[in-house]
Amino acid sequence: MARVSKISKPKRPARARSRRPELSPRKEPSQERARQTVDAILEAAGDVLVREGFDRASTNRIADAAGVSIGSLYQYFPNKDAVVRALVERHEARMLEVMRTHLGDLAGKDVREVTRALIEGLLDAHRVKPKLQKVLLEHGGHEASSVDAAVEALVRAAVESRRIELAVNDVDVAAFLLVTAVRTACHRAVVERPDLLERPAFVDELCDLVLRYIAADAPAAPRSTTKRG
Amino acid sequence: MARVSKISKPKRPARARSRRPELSPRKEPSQERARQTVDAILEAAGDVLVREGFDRASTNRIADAAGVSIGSLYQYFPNKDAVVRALVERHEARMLEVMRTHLGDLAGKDVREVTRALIEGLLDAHRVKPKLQKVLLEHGGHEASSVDAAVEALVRAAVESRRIELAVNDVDVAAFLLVTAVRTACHRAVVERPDLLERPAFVDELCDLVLRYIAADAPAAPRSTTKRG
DNA sequence: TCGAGACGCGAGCCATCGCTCGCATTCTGA
DNA sequence: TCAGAATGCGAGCGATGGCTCGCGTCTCGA
Repeated sequence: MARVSKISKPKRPARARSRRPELSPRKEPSQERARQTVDAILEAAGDVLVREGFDRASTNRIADAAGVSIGSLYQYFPNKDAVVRALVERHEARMLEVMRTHLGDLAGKDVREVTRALIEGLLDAHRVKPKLQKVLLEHGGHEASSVDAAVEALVRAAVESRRIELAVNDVDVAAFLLVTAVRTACHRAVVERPDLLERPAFVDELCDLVLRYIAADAPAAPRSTTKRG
Repeated sequence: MARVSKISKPKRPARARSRRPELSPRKEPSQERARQTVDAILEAAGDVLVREGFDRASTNRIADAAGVSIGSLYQYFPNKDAVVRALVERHEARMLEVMRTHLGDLAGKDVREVTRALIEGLLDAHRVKPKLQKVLLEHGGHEASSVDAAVEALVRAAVESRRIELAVNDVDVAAFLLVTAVRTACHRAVVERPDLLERPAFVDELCDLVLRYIAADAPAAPRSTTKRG
């Protein structure tokens, strides 16, 4: 057989890849046609991941769903991992965009207002392709996402800068707990309990949870519906 | 270099193999020898999962690590999934055992005590083979575990039975938030921040988060280390 | 003692997976 | 107009995975 020795390095998942800068990004699409191809691939990747699940989402199936040949896929992505990574980045960019438009300027605002804005922003962001997000979270969500990082930084800064007026002892742990609690609550609500999203009480309670913790003596946040004094 | 012709493989669609309509639970080990085999398989499965990661944990590798033939593995487990499932069950049984011995009798106890006992029990339970748990969580944590169910029931009952004396408005939402927050904090701590598990402040803050929420006006819980008045 | 069933073995079937490579088609600029 | 670059194609390679099956070994009750 003519085609001998081929550099077969494929099956080397390489547990942890610390190489962040450019994993051989293959070709960059320069024509409009190519840009559409790349887009179709990413779109299809999302669909396949949701429809078939992570394990059954092979590159062949993705290319197929995109109406594109497998060869074309590998012209723009060096390997399967790169496809998923690109998809994650795109999804997170969209979420961050939602949050950004939701938050506006937080400087100088009251703790309660900031808290509520953050929570509502997060909730809104989680409404972007929730099913896709679920799959992505379950299969790689262990690595901190850019959204997490952004939110955690925001919360940390907020908690730290107001430390004296707040009732928090361990800023580190507090930030961890808050981000974990709120982020997961949003996520679980979106994917498992969509009914909660319709209840104004949900946001209220979430705000209470946070505010009572970081400002134990502070009055409750403004509520959506008046209920309690 | 044309590598044409070639007896192209029929590439049979191979719709289905000899389908096994029922999920045959396979053999039950009856002799001591067999019980040891099953045990070795599960033990090895855990090791391989931790050492090689979920994707590289093939049945062949597991059988190999167990010092057992692949045929023997399939004598007791109908498929790979069953092995993982059995491993999960075994692990959860151990976690529940830890929690049970940790909790003792909660009846009539103070909210603070109950909260702290629950949280410490949960944390202790998460210390059982944390690396294995990390892998299991990342690849199937989406399904409710028996531990989750047990805890959720406990919390719901606790919140509901003390409703009047607590500051909670919406029991439903409150239970959801509490379980989500605490459970995920434990999970994430195990997966991403094992250092937190050793810090007493972690338990303290977690207790504060819960207690300030459900008993907003109540004094802080007893702390591990005295810090604040 | 002995035979039947429980147990253990491992080569190997077949499916699928990630990915390559030679070639066809389309676009672009001089 | 037309050459060369960019893009698209898809059969098929080598690797690996789940799992079967035929047969040898061990155990135990009668």
